[in-house]
Amino acid sequence: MAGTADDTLRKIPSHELTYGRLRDMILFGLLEPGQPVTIQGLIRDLDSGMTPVREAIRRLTAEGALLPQGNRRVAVPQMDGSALEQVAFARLTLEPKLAELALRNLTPALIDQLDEIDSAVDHAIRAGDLPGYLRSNHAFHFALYEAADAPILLDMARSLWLRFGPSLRVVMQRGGAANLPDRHEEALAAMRAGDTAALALAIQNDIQQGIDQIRLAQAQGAV
Amino acid sequence: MAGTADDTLRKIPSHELTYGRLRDMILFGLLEPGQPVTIQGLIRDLDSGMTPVREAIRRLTAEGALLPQGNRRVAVPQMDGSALEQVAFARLTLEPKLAELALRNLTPALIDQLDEIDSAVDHAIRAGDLPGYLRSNHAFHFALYEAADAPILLDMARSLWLRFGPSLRVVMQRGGAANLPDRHEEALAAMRAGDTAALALAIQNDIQQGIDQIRLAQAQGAV
DNA sequence: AGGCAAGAAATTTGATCAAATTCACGAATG
DNA sequence: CATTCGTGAATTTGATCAAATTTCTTGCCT
Repeated sequence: MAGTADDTLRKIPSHELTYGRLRDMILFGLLEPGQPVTIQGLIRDLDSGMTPVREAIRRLTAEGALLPQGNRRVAVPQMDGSALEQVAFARLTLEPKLAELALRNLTPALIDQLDEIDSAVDHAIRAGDLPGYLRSNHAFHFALYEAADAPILLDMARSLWLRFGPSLRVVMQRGGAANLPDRHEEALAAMRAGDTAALALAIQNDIQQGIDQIRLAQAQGAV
Repeated sequence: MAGTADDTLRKIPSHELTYGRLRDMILFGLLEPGQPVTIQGLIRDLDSGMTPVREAIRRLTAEGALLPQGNRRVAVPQMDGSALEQVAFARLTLEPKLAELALRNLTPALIDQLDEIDSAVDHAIRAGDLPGYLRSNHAFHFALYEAADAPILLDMARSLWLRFGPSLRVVMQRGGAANLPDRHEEALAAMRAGDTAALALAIQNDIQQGIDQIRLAQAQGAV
């Protein structure tokens, strides 16, 4: 048995799979805010059992991705102005810090990999492929943040993106693939130059641009 | 129907109770870092069923209070130097902000209430009552933070205190109730004066003092 | 007589428990 | 030293109970 590459080949337990699927649905704006999330419904939709679904819901509730209604149900939270402010503050503090920490550990190979992901982002923007953009944009940020080797801050960032996810729906509905945030070129240049301050600024701008998009959409009708 | 005071009288579900009990055990340093937390053990210790225990564990894992080992077990995480740095950075950013936000909503009655809690803190310190100190100190901070009306930042602060909890054990073992962090007088004065900057600074100092305690204990033997 | 509202039955959904299955670890054995 | 087997815990399923929402009925008022 010279090949137990256990890291990836180990059988993933059902509750992990279920969690991952539900998380991605929230993360990429597939669930409407306010829409109730029922256990029975998820058992059908995700083709899973009761216990795995319950645990996925509990985890995501603890992460702020779901909000308990008074009556033992949960729903995707609505993002109001106050919530957006809080998320903005936390993201603008945490993520530039993660980028700074990551810079110390970046290898040329990793930078090339990030460059590749950014190409996918560009391609998705030009093609008007919103879901593709969301996925590759997420991949870019977290490939960078994971290099920071700071699991606690990383968890916090993940939680914030989960809270942010449902809001992306408004952007998607407004269609325009134009002026989607993409300061990744600046970020990549800063990485290659080893310029900490420039990298933090690029990430900060990228985040700010995304926040502004949501704020704009919020100010107009689409809650 | 003049009597359904439902807000407080509603029966609390078992999984909530179980979660609360386990959370407090971690929060106040009753569980040793590295110590495995088993489902069966908690069913016995907390006198609960399997489902509630599972859900409590999942929630606390999502909050960073428990760490999954590779083998479908969880344990109270060890706090190394890197983890302490991350928690320190996040706490020093978030909690002064929460205090600032709270200041706008503080009523004289609430300040008096905080003053009362602080008396309990002082009393516990003078009496060398560590568990009492931990509980009232926690109560002081979160009574303040809750006034901020910022549930997202509040959740993040809660999670950070949970990650911090196990480290308190080292402080407790070193016995000295002296130089425990208590900059609450400064904070209360700032609240009464409505001085935002002074309040943020007082909270920041209070946190820094606590972090330094742990860092000191870490530098010496007691992991 | 028609419409509205309060209340009761029925259905849907969540919470909890108990049993069966799968998996990881350690001891015993070759 | 490698392999097998046993033990105990975690995972998962199914069943049962309790709560809440919906629907339907019934009685009252206009």
